[in-house]
Amino acid sequence: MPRSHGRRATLVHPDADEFDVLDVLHALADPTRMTIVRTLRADPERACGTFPVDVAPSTLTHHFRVLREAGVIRQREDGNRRWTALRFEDLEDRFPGLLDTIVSAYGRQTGSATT
Amino acid sequence: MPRSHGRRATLVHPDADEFDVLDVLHALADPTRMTIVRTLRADPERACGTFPVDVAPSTLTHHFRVLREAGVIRQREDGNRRWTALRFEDLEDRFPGLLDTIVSAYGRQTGSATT
DNA sequence: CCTCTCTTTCGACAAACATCGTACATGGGT
DNA sequence: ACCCATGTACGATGTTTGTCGAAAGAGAGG
Repeated sequence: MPRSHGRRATLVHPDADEFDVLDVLHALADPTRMTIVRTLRADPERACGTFPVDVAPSTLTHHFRVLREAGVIRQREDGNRRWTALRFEDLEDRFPGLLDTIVSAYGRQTGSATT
Repeated sequence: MPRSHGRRATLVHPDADEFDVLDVLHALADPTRMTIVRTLRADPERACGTFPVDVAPSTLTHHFRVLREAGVIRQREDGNRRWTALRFEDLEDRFPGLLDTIVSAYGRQTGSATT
């Protein structure tokens, strides 16, 4: 059976000038994804499995895709692992102050110091 | 038939210290609701039917409820009309800079000057 | 080659969501 | 009293979403 697409599906990352702020807001309006982003705001890059979230691996993959397609994160392959990083510069370029304002609003709400 | 609840259902508005930033983001991650908010950012208060959106009246009521329950807008009765205003001070108090950063990001994206 | 770990894809499911049409309530005019 | 304008509530519908488990791919190491 012609399984045309190998598993390494060449991760799709939108260009910075294609970002849609509504997609970014939607991507961030979820506790699991917000945790991912906050974790990345502290660490520059992490392997997929090392995030302090409590969902099944396949669910995590789903959340990464939402974030990636909104332009919030970038993922790259390294052997068996997939590394995830914030696209902070790109976001800052297109929507200045947006990410930090949102992240620090969440930090204020939860009482944690993230800024 | 005991139709216990009169139509005037005493509009529910959360206190500012109950705002959830995830709810606010979700409320704003919709084009219709974003249009409502941007319109209110320019005008202090408007009647429900005067927003430049293209949805059915009942759909509009739904969007107002989402915004209201997230703490983004306040609504008050006046005779037959319902007036809608941004809860800008309350939002600013709880999540400094959040609303304007988001609204101006959207403005930047659509090319309109909203800041 | 075989196995173990990491991560993805697929299929399924229930819950939430945006949308609408219809019916109804309220209040202002005539 | 009647009608019209404004806006809501309800019920229905189709779509999106978050979640999972099972199966499988890819690389590392024995």
